[in-house]
Amino acid sequence: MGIAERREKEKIELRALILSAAKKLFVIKGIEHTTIRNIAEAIDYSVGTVYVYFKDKNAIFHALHSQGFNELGQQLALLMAVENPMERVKALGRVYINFAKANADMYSLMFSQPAPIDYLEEEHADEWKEGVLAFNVLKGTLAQCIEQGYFKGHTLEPLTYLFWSAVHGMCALYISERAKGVNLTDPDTIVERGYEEFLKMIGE
Amino acid sequence: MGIAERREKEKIELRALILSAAKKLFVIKGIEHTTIRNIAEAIDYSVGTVYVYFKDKNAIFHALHSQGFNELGQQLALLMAVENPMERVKALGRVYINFAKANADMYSLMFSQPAPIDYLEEEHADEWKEGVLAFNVLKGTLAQCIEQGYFKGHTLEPLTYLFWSAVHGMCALYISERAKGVNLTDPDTIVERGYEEFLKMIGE
DNA sequence: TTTGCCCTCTGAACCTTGTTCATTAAATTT
DNA sequence: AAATTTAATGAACAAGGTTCAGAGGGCAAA
Repeated sequence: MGIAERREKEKIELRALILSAAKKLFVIKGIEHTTIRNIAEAIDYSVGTVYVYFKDKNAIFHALHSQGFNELGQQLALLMAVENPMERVKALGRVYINFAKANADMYSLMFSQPAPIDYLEEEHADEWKEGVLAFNVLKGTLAQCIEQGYFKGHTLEPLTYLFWSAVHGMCALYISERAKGVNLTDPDTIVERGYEEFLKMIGE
Repeated sequence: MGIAERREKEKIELRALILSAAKKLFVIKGIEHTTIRNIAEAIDYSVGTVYVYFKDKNAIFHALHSQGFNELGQQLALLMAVENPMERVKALGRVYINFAKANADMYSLMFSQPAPIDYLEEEHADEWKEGVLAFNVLKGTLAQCIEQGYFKGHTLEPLTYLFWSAVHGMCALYISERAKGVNLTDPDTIVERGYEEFLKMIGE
């Protein structure tokens, strides 16, 4: 059955084409200002076709969202090879920051863009699983650090939350460009420099 | 000239009425899902009237945005009464967190909602001044801490950025409900507990 | 009191955008 | 060749943002 397979492949390709066009437009114009017609035009298909492949605009956002988490998750997973847990946490932060800066658009899609109403409800739990996974990787690593005698007097869960929040906060402010308004000496490297301060605090 | 004054007062009041209705709706339904018609109905005026008082939907967002920063700014300003700079930074964080949690809607309006396109441009510099002010208050306080011998080996600017980011990050994740998905023991107090961890790190 | 001006408020109408669905057209199967 | 299945189309609808010509009411001058 080669024909059915070819058709299947074509469908997958068109779906991917729609996603990549949507992503590009979301980045340039923002999600709100990207219309389905924009996307359709960009790939020379009709509006209706987009709806053949995605239930609605939400579903497109949704797909990109998952895609982003998978990418980040993969990058973080690589770090499990680092033996020393303390080195690993430090690296986790760096990788996270690099990802956020290199995929600013994707990052704000993942964390800053308010999730469209309906999708927070139903299967939300399922969708967010990649995020939970990342959180647990961090938590596990910090637990190992504590076992090894680091972070004396700290409590695991809130510590994990703090760690994630600090890194996320720096990335979010950087990406939203709020950082620029504040007149920093070198806005472009502020995240890295901020992170160094954090490591300094942690540093035994 | 009592008549002109009364008219002026009425205008100011109607403007405020529109704003309060808009805020209420933004909170309940989200900005995107609040329509000008919703706002008009809520205050028993016609759609057109809203446009008499505000150029467009953006302008409403804009006005609320400024309002939020003023409120937060005022609360933070009160803390300048605290003599000890180390106590003051700690308090700044607490007040900030309280504000964010008590005005979750407003807070996400201020920081998470992507600023509508056009307004990032032109007079943006002017608008963000309240934010800059808050940042500088924190920076000044931290500078005093350093003078008094705290934060040895740290650099002022990135330290300030880190501090703000950590607190902001925790608030943002909390408000966006991402925190809930992660299955924390007690999601409601996670921000406070995370902040305690941060203070522990800072604490000499 | 009457006249005319000035404001505020009105809501029908227009445009854009998300979404649907009956129809077309092409490919595959019989 | 005919029938069937499937993908793609785009006109049409609903809903929301925005505009604007005009209604209506108060106020001052006549």
